[in-house]
Amino acid sequence: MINETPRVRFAPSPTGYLHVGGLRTALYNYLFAKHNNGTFILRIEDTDRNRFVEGALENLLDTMEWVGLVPDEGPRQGGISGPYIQSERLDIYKKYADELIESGKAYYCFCSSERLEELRDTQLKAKVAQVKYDKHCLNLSKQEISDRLKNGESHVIRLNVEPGSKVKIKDIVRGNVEFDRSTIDYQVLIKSDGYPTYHMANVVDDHLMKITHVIRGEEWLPSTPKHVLLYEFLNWEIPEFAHLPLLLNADKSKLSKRQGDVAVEDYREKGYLKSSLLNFVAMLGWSAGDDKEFYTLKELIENFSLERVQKSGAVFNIDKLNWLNAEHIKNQTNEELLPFLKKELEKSEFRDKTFSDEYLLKVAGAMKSRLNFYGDFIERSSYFFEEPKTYSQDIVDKRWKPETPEHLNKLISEFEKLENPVHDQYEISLKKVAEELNIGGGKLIHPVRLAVSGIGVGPGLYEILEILGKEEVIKRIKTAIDKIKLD
RNA sequence: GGCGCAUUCGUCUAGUGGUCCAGGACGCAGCCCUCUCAAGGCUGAGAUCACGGGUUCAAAUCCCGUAUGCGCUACCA
Repeated sequence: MINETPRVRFAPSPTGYLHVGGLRTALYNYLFAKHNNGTFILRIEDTDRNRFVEGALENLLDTMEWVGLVPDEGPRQGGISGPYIQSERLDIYKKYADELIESGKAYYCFCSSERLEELRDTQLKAKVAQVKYDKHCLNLSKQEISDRLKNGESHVIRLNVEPGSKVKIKDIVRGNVEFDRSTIDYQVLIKSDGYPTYHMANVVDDHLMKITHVIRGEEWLPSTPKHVLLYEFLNWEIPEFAHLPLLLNADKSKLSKRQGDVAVEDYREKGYLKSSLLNFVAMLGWSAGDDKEFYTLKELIENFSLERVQKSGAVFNIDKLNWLNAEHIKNQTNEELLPFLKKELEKSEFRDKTFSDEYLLKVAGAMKSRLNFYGDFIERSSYFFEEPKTYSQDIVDKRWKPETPEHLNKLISEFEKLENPVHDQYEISLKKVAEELNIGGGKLIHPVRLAVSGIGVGPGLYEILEILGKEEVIKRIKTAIDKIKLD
């Protein structure tokens, strides 16, 4: 076991989108596998036909690939222990269920859902310590069972839990956890439609796929004793368990759709980077023990260990994600930024205009430290793509004085003398004009910014001028003089 | 109700018996830089380490209780 390279799996059910909690689980599995030179497997748990969602599987697979958590074995890449979709493995579960029945560790149950409901109600009313199935069908004779089976009566297969010693679980993040056998319900293993329940399918598959470490959300901890019993009954080696703390809403309940975006597709759509999403989600429940917070995937792989995952749940704090996303954007080179900015342009009203890479690279550099998401980009820098259509009234009121047009005309004639000016030349010219007029630089800078961008915020003025170019700058100043009229 | 897990600034966390009257980050406030907005730098407010008992010369750190929160309790996963 010690020298065995680990095999781990992320086993989502395809509900239509990838939940960020699922992303975190997938990431930890991935990091653990890659850190230890192991294998990361993706298995689809689609055994609930009532929750079948058209297209959900493809979407899930696409999203996993987008974030970069590409499995070594899975529905798309195949592998030595496929198929990796549970609905394609029905006969396998049936085989082991039969085996359990054979050995008396499971039994057929013909109880109707009505009877089950009634049973629950009476137990609830009687305030019994614990509500669970009454083993009614355990006492059926062999003859009766085969008769009813032959008649095609609807039935399930249940786990037969008998009194005995406590079920002990060794969990890498939580230590030892014990459960009394009497508290374990007689879980349905195979449903009446022939599909297995999660409990049956996950144990059978984890064994057959040679999973060494089961890394999953804490919500599975209470049902782990059922799984351990199944391993025992089937005489299989029990894998290691690591139950991850939950991701929480601001009110500390389990992270849910009701309280904000929960699908990684949503974040992708908003222009979050996969690198910051991964970085953020990794830090919810794990830390290397130092103060480092900015990680690349590669660094996460290098440093990750299950022993350092936190025990308690973590609130999904969007403010911190936003900060981290801005950090990741700033950390990108202009060249890395370029394709994303092009994509934003493509989505914008400027999609029909063309701009050179050289130009866009400069815009990227200027805007980099002013973005929270790629989605902010166009909105905050539209003046690089078209001349201002309007001028912010607040800024006009504050910065545009009766004498401003005259000053700007003087500036224009100074700018006109320049040849291929860059940053510094604009500055020198402007300072010179200000001096001649005996005014502060701000008296020119702010109106020019307004004239050229229509707004009062953005990169340094000279940087904007350099990017826009002399002709455009002069044209825009003239237009502004023409259009901005004071009452 | 039963079973289980958890509990350090608002939030994410560091801390594994003395260096912690608890460190970092986000957010918040202020200052600096400055042509604006960001970024960056600095400073500050913010945690009697859930509470109560032990153990120990010494506890956020070990033990036991209590409280609170959360999860599970389906022929859902």
